[in-house]
Amino acid sequence: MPVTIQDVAREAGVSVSTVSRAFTVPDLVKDETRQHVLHTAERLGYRPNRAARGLITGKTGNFGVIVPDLSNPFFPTVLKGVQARAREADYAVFLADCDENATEEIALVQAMAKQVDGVILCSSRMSPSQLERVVGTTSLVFINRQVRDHPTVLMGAAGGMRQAIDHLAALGHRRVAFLNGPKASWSNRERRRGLRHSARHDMEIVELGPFAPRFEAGPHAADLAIAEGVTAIIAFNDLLALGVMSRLADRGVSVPGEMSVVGFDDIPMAGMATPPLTTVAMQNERAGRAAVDLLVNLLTVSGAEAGDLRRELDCQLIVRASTGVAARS
Amino acid sequence: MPVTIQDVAREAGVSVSTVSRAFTVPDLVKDETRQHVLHTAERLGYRPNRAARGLITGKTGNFGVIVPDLSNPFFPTVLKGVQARAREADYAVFLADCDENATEEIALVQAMAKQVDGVILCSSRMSPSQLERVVGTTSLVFINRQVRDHPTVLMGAAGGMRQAIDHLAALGHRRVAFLNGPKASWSNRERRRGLRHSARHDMEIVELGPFAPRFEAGPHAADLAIAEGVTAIIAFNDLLALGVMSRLADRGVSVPGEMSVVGFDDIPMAGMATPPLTTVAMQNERAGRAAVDLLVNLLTVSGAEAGDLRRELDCQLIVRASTGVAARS
DNA sequence: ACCGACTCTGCAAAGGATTGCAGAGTTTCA
DNA sequence: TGAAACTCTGCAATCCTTTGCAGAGTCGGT
Repeated sequence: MPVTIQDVAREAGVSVSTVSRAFTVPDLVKDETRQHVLHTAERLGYRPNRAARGLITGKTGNFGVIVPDLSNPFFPTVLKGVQARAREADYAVFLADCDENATEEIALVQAMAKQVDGVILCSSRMSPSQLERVVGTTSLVFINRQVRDHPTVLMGAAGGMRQAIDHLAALGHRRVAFLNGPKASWSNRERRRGLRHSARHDMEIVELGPFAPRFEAGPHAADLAIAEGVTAIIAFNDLLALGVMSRLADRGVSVPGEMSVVGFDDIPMAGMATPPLTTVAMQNERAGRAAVDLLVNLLTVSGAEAGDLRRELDCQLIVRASTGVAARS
Repeated sequence: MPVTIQDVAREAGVSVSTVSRAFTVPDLVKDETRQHVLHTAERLGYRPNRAARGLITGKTGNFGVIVPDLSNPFFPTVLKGVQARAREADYAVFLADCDENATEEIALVQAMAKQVDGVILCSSRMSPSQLERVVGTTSLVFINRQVRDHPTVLMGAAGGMRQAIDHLAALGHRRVAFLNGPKASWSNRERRRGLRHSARHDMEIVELGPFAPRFEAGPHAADLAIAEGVTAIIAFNDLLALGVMSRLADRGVSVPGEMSVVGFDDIPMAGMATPPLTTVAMQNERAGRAAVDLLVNLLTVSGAEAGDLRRELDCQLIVRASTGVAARS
């Protein structure tokens, strides 16, 4: 039932080679013929079978993207970027969710390997030794994870952290808590790095945690921060910050009156919280697009010239209502 | 470099047919031989090339799923269910986001058609006439959209609506606003249907809208509802409800003291709002899984027996802190 | 001892596309 | 006018699997 290249060839009165070339190497076929072929193909509704094409070219025209958890609002946005850019570059994308599970992640890469030209690993949970098991099975691009010799897009947080610190300092905060995320995560290291670089003599930083980067961890973190007597809290991410705010509300601590709160990520719900959360916005969608660019580049480049292996996106503090002038102690 | 069936055959000292059969029709090959083949394949790290297999079987082992907008928090959860169930059934899934654009949606289905066995359309934005253009190009399963002769999983809202109404009635509310979502949406019709079925003589319903099902539409809706003098609001979805609550807070209307608010969907941020939102929880992940089941069924069944074409999931009111006893008027 | 029924295996033909090679025309230039 | 150089097209091999068909053994039964 599906129309093949043969059908088009017969209908157009040419050989299959000509039809094939009309699509893939247009300048090899006479203008007139090409027009005719293309027109016939259009009329018949022909679309090349990518599997068959892949069989001979070795390229599938697909790639995969693996995320740790779709229900974490951070990932769908980068996925959206990946998806959009992939479509522009005429690739289709396989999606997989590894449920925060590194073993599953390996299995997914291996399962995908044969049907994709490459895969994008988003905040990979794999240990270095686990990574070695998948390196080489297919082309890999990482998001928010640095791996030797592999293209990476990083969402730098240092700039945003500095902005956050300066913002709080300007509001008169002198003692601020930072709530750590998962110790192993690249993102957390990156945020801490930003913290160190933004050190000021007029501000004391109290590090707490690590905490799970989730809403549920917020209350515990909030209690610790209150006990530390800080006037502002910078949370590893928005989810955690939201949990903190929820607890503060329960304990009758007004935000930003008595406590200012800053998050990271600018997930959609950050702007919808009460009060709307001041946060550092990442360029998730851009990151997704950049990852695709890196992958396409990796695939098309001769291999001799490596191209750029690393793209770093900066971020931006978005001041909303959860931060205000420091409370008098 | 990748290991093919030939390599395994040579290494195992058998023909390719035997290797193939060892995988696909195990009982046709002698136990001993099969073990040997399987073992050799394992040792060599052989994984069948699905493209080549698909070429001859006509099945790709993939399917697609198209969602209107990944940044709408409703969809990632159903995507998660799709993804998980697909993996269990040994299918890989292509993801596409049509950006709420029906034309794009058509193009995506057509582009996917050749490389999938079927596609799942999630809250399809296509008009009936547009739908006809894609019907037949591949097997289709719908989520939250009814299409003649096509398998569908519906997240019924009638039950949840009745629970919401009864809940509000029990709290003494006598005049309640319903904020309509998009008029064309199946979900909105479904919610209104629930509304009619739950009609009570002791409660008056004021219908407002339609409104865009987004946070930004909330303030406008809230103002209208206040003007109507209702004591409770049922919003088309959580996003809208959250926007309403935000406006109520700005206007100094206490929730639930002066106004109760109910949403639909139970998106993650519903529980994190202040106050946490009372809402009707849909079984998104289950819906995703069900859609895959329907599709697999559609693909494997002889065609003679249609199997069930329709799966309806019920929903559940989750009472949180945004609803309370009606204010004395 | 022979025949039919079984079990297992291999040969070879698909399946839909791409591509090296060669042939048929056409043009250029001496 | 003839040869060389181009331009365009078609033939046929190839990619990796699956599968219909047939052949080679084995076994049981008569």
